[in-house]
Amino acid sequence: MAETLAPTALTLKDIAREAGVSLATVDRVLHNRPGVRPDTVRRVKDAIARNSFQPHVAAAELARGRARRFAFVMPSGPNPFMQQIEAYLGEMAAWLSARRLNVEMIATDVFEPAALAASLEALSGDYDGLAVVALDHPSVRAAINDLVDAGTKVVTLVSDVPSSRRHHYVGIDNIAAGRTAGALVGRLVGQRSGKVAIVAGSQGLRDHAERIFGFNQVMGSEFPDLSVLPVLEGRDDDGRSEQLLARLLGKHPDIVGLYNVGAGTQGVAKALNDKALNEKTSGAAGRDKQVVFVGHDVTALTRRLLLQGVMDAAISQNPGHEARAAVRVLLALARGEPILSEQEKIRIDIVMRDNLP
Amino acid sequence: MAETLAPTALTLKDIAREAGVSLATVDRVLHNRPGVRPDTVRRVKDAIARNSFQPHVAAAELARGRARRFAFVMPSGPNPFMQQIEAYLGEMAAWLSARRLNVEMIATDVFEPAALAASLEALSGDYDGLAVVALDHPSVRAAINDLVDAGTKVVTLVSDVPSSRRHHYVGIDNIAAGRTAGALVGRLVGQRSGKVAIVAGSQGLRDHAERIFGFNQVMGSEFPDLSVLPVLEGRDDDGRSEQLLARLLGKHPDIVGLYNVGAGTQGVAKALNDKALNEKTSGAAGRDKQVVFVGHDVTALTRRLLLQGVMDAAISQNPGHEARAAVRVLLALARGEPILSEQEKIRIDIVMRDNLP
DNA sequence: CTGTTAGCGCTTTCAC
DNA sequence: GTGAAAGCGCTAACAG
Repeated sequence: MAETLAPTALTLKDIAREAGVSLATVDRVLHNRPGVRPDTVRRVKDAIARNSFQPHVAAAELARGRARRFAFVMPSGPNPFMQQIEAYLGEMAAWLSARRLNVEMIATDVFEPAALAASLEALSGDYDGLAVVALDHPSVRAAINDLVDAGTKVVTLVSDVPSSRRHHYVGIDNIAAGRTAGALVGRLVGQRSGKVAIVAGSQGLRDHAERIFGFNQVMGSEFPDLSVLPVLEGRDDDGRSEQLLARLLGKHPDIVGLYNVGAGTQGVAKALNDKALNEKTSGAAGRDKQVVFVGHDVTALTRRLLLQGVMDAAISQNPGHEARAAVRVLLALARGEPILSEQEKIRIDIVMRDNLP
Repeated sequence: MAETLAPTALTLKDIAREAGVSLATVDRVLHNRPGVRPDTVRRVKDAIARNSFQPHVAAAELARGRARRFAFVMPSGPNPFMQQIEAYLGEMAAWLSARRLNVEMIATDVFEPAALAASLEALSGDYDGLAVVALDHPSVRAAINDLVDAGTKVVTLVSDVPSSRRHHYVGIDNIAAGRTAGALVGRLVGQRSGKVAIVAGSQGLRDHAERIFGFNQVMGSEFPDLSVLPVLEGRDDDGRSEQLLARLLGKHPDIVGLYNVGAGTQGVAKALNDKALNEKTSGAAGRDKQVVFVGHDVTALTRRLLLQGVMDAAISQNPGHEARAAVRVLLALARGEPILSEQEKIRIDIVMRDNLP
């Protein structure tokens, strides 16, 4: 048995001959450019369909001459996520270069809707495609729509603006991520009953809010023996997270689970590990091994905590995959190629000690 | 801030001029073809390095004219894995076609070393690249080495032949996968103590053996309250797996965990679910919800079992990713491009109800 | 050993 | 509306 999955070896010229027109006309039809009589369009389209003709991307790419320009619009500040994305784009440098693709990083105040919208508007016309870590706000939505109308391909990255007409979203379903975290905490706590703490950056952040929502959904419906304490807002800050959590642990000796929704992991781990505190309250030498601790993302720190057994699981959204998917999707959009949705979908990874990447 | 990650716009001609040679000579150096004086080689290489020149893949692809031929050599028989790979390749049809890539499926008796080796030898010269679900056996190893020597690019798929000179392995680390399964069973069982059953296809299969090894490693070192029962060999057959497991469940009322290493999932679930049996032994209405059940791969069946709560987790190696990675790696090898190892690495996915893909 | 040259299959002017 | 023709940056003969 030997089944061929991709034949085709026709060229534009073949289609032109079959349709009784010139190369240029086929090209016009292929790209929906104006200036072709409707019935000529049909004749050409028929010929294309009849032969299931696929233009040769390499030839198209070579012929257009100019390089494509993409940009990643990301949060400013010493953001580890941004650094990771940048590092992964760096790894692709040769790949990008061999395809004459230019990718830039643009830092913006992503948390200020007006500023973000202004930055985006200012970019109009400068790039073939933009990957934006967006904020779901009317002015941002409008800016995205303007870019799309101007012909720029736009994908939202990590944080979506579903109400906009962005071409694609590269990121995870945060409600499902929260549900996954909830199921893990509940299942890993096991038979024990007690309280569960949540530390988030802010409930005003859409992704954090969605994760908490999903988490509570699962807790409420499936783990009646666990009661969820009010969310601590650590603002993704180590010091503040530690302080808030330490106080909470002191007040509730029966905390058996902990969900850290955002960053501030260092502080959270410190609070859990604080011997002095723990000796007073539970008599044990540290609660880090007793409390089921689930967080997000695989960083140098969470990797270490997983290996030490302090963290039990990390929900991860593979930043390398996100960076590459954003580039591939922008490229496919720019070329008019179909997107391999299976490939570009970002999965919710459960990372435990033994499957650390 | 706006940092460019991929400049370059030079061409072969620029390098030729800078090195004081012709296009053809640069091309020869670029592809390590013979017939160039050593110091000319150095001059050209210097010019290339100095400008960090990257040849334009599209131009190269277009110029070579002929399409590339790849083949997937896979187990014969109504194998669901093979069907999935084939389906995913089908989804890529347009992508392949637009790049003038031909991909064929070749079915072989993968379990018969001599047959597999003969099939491989017979393919020599017919393809630019081969993705092989291999068997780690001396004759297969020799066949792979012969292919490599003849210039064919070879990647092993799912099952590796590490002793061969294959260019790449696309698949997971099965020991780590087994460890992950062990950690999950142990953690999900929780405080309870009792016995753990293992159902495998055969301990003679390298991947099954490795998974069991990893599983036992974790069990032995980290879950002293759980004792692992001797492996049942279900030969990936539903009936046989059901029968063996049912008998075991009858004999040991204190089984709290189950690891299904290979296929035969239907039978395993049936045995767990068998009311009659369970009433006799444990008095409950079915043990499917009491026994922690971890298996491999996301199929229609395991998906259903996860949703029903019968299975607790599936270890998965994303077949879509494997199919695409194999194609991309073969293509990169054929083109002489670097491989994006991060991208092509197959992760050990933990799939639970809430992060089902 | 090295250089010249004719394409590969498209896109893009520029004519008609 | 439509067509002719000049490349895009390589590869692969074929000359020398």
